[in-house]
This record gives sequence, C-alpha cells and structure tokens, in this order.
Amino acid sequence: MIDPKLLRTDPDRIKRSLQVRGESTNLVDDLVAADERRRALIASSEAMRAAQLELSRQVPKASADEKPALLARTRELAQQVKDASADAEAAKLTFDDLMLRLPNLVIDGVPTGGEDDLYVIETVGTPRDFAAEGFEPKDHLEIAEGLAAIDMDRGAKVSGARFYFLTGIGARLEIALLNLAMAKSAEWGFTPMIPPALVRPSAMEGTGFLGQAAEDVYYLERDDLYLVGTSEVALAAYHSEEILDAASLPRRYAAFSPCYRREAGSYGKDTKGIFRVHWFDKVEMFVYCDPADAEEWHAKLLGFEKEFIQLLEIPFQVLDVASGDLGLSAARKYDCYGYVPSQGRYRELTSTSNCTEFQARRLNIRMRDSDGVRPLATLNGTLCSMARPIIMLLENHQQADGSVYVPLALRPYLGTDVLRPGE
RNA sequence: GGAGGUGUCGCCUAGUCAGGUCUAUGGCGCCCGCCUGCUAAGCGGGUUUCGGGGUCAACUCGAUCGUGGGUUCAAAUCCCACCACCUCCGCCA
Repeated sequence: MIDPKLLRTDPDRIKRSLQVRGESTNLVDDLVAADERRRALIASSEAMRAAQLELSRQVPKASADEKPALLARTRELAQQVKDASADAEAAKLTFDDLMLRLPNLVIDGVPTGGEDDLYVIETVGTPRDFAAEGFEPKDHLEIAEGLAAIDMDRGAKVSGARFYFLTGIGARLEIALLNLAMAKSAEWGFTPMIPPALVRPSAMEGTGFLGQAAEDVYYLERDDLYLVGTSEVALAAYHSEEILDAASLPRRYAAFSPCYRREAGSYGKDTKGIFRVHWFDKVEMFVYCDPADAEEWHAKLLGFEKEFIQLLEIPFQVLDVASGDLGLSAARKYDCYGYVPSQGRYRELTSTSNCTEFQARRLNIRMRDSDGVRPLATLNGTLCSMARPIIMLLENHQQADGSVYVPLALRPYLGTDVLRPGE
C-alpha cells in the first residue's frame, strides 16, 4: 500500500507511476472519490457519536420523571449513530479494497517496458567456447543422469509432472550450496532463519501475492493456509503488527525454506529437467530498514547476489527489470541471469526487489525514532535458489568425459574438486 | 482430538462476579524539567496506537482493554464466534 495522503497531495504522481507500468489510471480517480466519501462519512458519524455519548452520560443523573423522555431520545439517537457508522464503515472498506489493488510507486529511473524488454546493465564472466574445446555441451539432465544426481521419472511417478528427486551427488550439491549460502550470509550480517512454508491469508495478502499472482499459489482449503512460493512471505509477516526501534535497524534475515509454485499458464514452457518446477528450496535474504536507506540496501543485496554467483563461477548478466514487469510490490527490481550453455542464453537465477514501504503498510510494520512512528522499508533478494544454480553448475562446469568441475568455494562443502559418474 | 484456565495503552498490575465520572488504577522502565561539585536519591510533568478536523504546530474529536460480531440509552465488565498462550489427558516424529 502506498501513502494514502498522496491521493490528496499529489494524485498525478500516482498516475504517472501507473502509466509507466502500462496500467490504467482510472483506479486513481476512483480512489480520490472514495477517499473523499470516506472522510465525509467518518466526520459526520463521529460528530453524532459524540452527541450520543454526551446524552447517555446524563441518564444515570436524571430524575425519575425525566428518565423516560431522555431514554426515548437517546434510543433514537443511538439508532441514527448505528446507521451513520455503518455507512462510514462501508465507505472505509470500499476505500481499503481499492487501495489494496494499487501497485507500488515505481522509482524514477526504472526503464520502461514489459516482460520482453531486457535491460542488461552489466555482464560478468564469459561463457565457455565449447566448440573450441571440441565437444558439444550436454543439457543438465543428461549430465545429471550420468552422475545419478537427479531422478525425474520417479519424481513424476511419486508426485507428478515438474517434480523430481535430488539423489546422491544432486542432494550433496544442494546441501553444499546451502552451507555456502548460510556461511556467506552470516558473514554479511544476516540472521539465519528457517521459517514455516505454510502461512495464513493475511501474510499472503500483505506481501501482495493474492492479487494477479494468486493463480500461481497452492492453497489448502481445509485449513485456510497457503504454501509459500518464497520465504519472503513468512519473513515479511514475521514482524507484522510490530513497531521496531530504529536503533535495531537494519534487520537482516537469511531464510532457508521450500518454495511451491503451481506454474499455472506455463504449460509447455521449460518442460525438460528442473528449470521450472512446482517445488524447490531456496535461501532468501530479507531486509527491514529505514526508507531513507532502502536504495542503498537494494544495491547491497544485488552486490551479495553477484558475489555469490561469482563464487559459483557462473557467467551472468545483471538486468534492471522494466517497469511493466515489477509486480504489485516492487518499486525497483534487479535480476541476475546466469548462462545456460544448452540453451545458448542467459536465464533468471536471482531477483532482488525494493518494496519501499508498500509491504510494511499492508502488514502494519513500523519503526520508531525521534521523529515518531512511521512505516519502514522491506527488501528481498534471492541468495541461492537450489534448482537453477545446480543446472548452471552442471552445464557450465561439465567436462568432455561427463565429469563436472567443482568451483573453489564449494570444495570445502563437497569434499572434492570434481564430480565423476559412478561416485 | 478431549477437559480446564488465561489474554488490560513497552513490561508487571487494579478493575470483570453485581454494566454508568473507567474520561482505565498503581508500580517499573523511558523522556523532559527542577534540585545538586558529579552520580544516585528526591520533587514536578509527560509517556498506547489508528483515524477525522486543524496555520498539518499547539490543540481538538472519534475509536482502541486478544480479534470480530451481538445485547443495551450506555460494555474492559453481559452473550456468541474466532485467535493466541498456559495446564492436564489422548495421539504422534
């Protein structure tokens, strides 16, 4: 949610942001009208309430013969107050409902465009020239079969399409990545967290995953719980309804959790292997900070992501995500795309969003300093989702004989410098 | 899953049975001031949050006693539902 005061002070600012996102500005006009209506009805119902309270305080003091008349008057007034506050309440709900649909304000400087407009701001590393090395690169599934690292067939047998087992070397790879991610994040000042993967509707609503994104979410009807698509949900809701002392900021959390995605509407896309799956595990970074420091922390999160990908020795590009592809909550988003030799192109590996005060307002998370109480900023970023790094490690570091080179940073956690078939 | 108990404005707490200056008590902590070589003590004042009005300052009005409904002229107090926590029983990794 953005600051509602902006509707009165600068509605054009909100409209510009919607235009940049490629969305209609009608919502802003509706909101301005709903806001005015809401305020008028609140003012009149509160005035009536004050009058009613005054009158009802006189009841116990009234003499026996005054009482019946007084009670009749105050009874009548009570009914009017009831009607007026019901109108005010309805107007408030209408307003709140519209507010929840309004996306975050886009930060100035975000490139305009949609999903297909890729703004590459940096390229790090160089893809290997397999032709020069004299062999055709295999895709991750072929390599994994040789290493007995991934079992897709039994994943499908047990759970269905887009499920898999990590076996032997595959499982060891995830555990090694997890250990490296946790070690690095601790070094950077993040508190390790293992959050629940099932959350209440309020947590999903607050983080902005129940709008257009709701189709992609698993829901357990019997228990009214959602399976999270990212631990961002639990980490943002962690401090919901709280007021944090400014001295305790920034708060940094690094969470390891499973992520569940229905992948509705992606039939036929990335069907091979573990690129697009219904479940994977991920280490996610999350920051609560003063809104004044949010852009600085966003840059730091991107820096951590880049450092981690470099430790994995995977060539990658950094993208400034276009305004039309930001989603509801983000004011700016940077993605890192890692190179996939079998596809000959870069694919999404990490994503970091600056949500400014948007999620904090929805989840009622505030900070207190000498200036008073106000919403804080939340930011999130992928440190290491497990499936895609495994793909990119296997493919980029494959050797002609079917073995796989292990990057220096992972060796302490894997206990080897090369993964060989038959191990 | 079954039985019982608890939830008060940072923390602790009075008030709930018998609805009406509760316009929520007291203590601790914290903030401002006074006193004081310094510190402590002492004295005085302040200290929930949200929303409306406002020269967005002083101030003012409404709401807020776990949450949401209900009864009533009037609810912390009575009724219903839900949530969280505690104790015991059952089941379970």
